[in-house]
Amino acid sequence: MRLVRSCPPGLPEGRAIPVQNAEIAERLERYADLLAIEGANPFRVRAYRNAAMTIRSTSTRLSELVAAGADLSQLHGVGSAIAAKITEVVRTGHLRALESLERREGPELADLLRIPGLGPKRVRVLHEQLGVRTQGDLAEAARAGRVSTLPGFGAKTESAILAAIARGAPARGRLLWAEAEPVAESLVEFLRALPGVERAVVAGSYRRRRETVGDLDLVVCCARGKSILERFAEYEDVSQVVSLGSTRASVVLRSGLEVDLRVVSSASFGAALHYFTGSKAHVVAVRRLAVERKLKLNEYGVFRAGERIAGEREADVFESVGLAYVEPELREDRGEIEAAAKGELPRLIELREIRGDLHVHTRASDGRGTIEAMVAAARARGYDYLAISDHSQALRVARGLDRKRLRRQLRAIDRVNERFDDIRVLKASEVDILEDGSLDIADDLLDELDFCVGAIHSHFGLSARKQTERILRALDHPRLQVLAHPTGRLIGSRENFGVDLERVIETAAECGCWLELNAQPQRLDLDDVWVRAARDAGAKISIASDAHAVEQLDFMRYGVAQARRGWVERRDVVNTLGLSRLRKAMRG
DNA sequence: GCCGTTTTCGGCCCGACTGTTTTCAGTCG
Repeated sequence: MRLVRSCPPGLPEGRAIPVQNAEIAERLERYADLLAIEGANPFRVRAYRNAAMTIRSTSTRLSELVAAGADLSQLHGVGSAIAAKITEVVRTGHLRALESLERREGPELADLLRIPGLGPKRVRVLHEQLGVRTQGDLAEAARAGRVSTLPGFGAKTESAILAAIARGAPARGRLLWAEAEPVAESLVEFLRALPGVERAVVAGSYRRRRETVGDLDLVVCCARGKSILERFAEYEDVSQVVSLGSTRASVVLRSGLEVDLRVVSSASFGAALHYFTGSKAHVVAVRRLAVERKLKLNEYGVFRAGERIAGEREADVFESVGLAYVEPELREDRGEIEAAAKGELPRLIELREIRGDLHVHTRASDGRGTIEAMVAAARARGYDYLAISDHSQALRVARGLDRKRLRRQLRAIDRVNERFDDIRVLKASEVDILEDGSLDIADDLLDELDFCVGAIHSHFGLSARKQTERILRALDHPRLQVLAHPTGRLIGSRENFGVDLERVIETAAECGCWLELNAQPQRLDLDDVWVRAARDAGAKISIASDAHAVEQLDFMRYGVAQARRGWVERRDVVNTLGLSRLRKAMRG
């Protein structure tokens, strides 16, 4: 699909940004929720959810497609009806169909679905029979004992509802992948030590390396399932056992994290791993392929006329439906199935292909290590080069280096370089991009650096147009080699500043400026969708740890994982190049 | 409501667990 160049003309300066794809997706999901509660055709409901999912993983801003008069029904799962609704939201900011449903049923009715155990059918009964419209209404009805009198409801359900509302229903948010990692590793270690356990693997979004993880899905290969599940339910960190059956169990840890465990036989391990790795959309799409081939695919295997033809290994499951093996990071139903069918999957970048790190700090600014310590850590990781890129003077809070201190640092780097012939320390700076788009270091001093990394650390609230102009002006500077953390987002706490990233990517690709994939676990900026857009546009990517301490050099692996989710190959990443080729790849 | 190298109409992934039932609906993943 053709990318559209800029913001729609005539956009008022005060409005930060046109309707975001996420907002459109949210409204469609909300509409689907209310339709489901109304008892609409479930496939119609699913159609809205599918469209919402597509929109969330589309990097092109729909508002621009609408402005350009593009045919939205080209998007998978979007037909004429949903295209019209998207257009309405973009043009008017409203979705009349949703608003009239909300007026009729109460705007908070869909929020009841967030209570565990309540789905659309039950919410409908609560609404119709008890007039419940909000969580407050529901709590009141439950306390009065009216809920348990309804058909299909009982005393247990009633008290579970009350408990959920008391807890503050929308459970805790998602954990950063890096936060989930130690929890997942201890669990796996615990399970592997149990008698009879042959294999224990974390599946789910954790295995797909999503930047955040909502819960953990574990698959264990073991002949004696029931006893393993019971031992699992007694794991020291478990605070609540949600369910415990003969093949699966679900618990909540003291941290609030939910963990699901599934036990399977070795003949089913691959199929189970595929199923529990997801994503749901990916699995559904693969199952559809199986149906087309008159096969049945479930978590136990692939079956033809009742006979299992695959299941022990994941690769065989893919092969049985005519697909090449799809790496977990790609399993989002974002084109990987089509690519696997045609044998056109990317050969994803791997951590061992990284030759150096182009963005780290020392204690000269806000880092904790010395140049020598950072270099030693980089050598220990087998890197060929390491760029020291402390902050520039404008960033006072980080003790940014002024002219004099930067010069002193450059001389210190020279001395380090004299000592080693197995690594090159590159002279760099994470230079502030000032409000007007100029750089915080004078040109003559920039000339003394090997390259510079530009970053936005101030004036996040500029309008989309001004923010975009600011960054484009910076990209225009021939000494700017990398744009650091291009959206400025912090996962879960700060939204990206409203910038026209498509235009930034396009410009970066044209002028030979690299885009950083910042590997700090709370940044991971660019995200998977944008990193793929960058790759598709031909922009080069620098995966950088932004380490502020020696051990943070290991953040690189989070960045590599995110890059893999963005279909990135070795050739897309500049710091897979050796030193001389890296230098040749630089601008001018 | 969407979709189509079998189809423009008739499909739309599949199974486990729980609670409320007494053979199953609803929810969840």
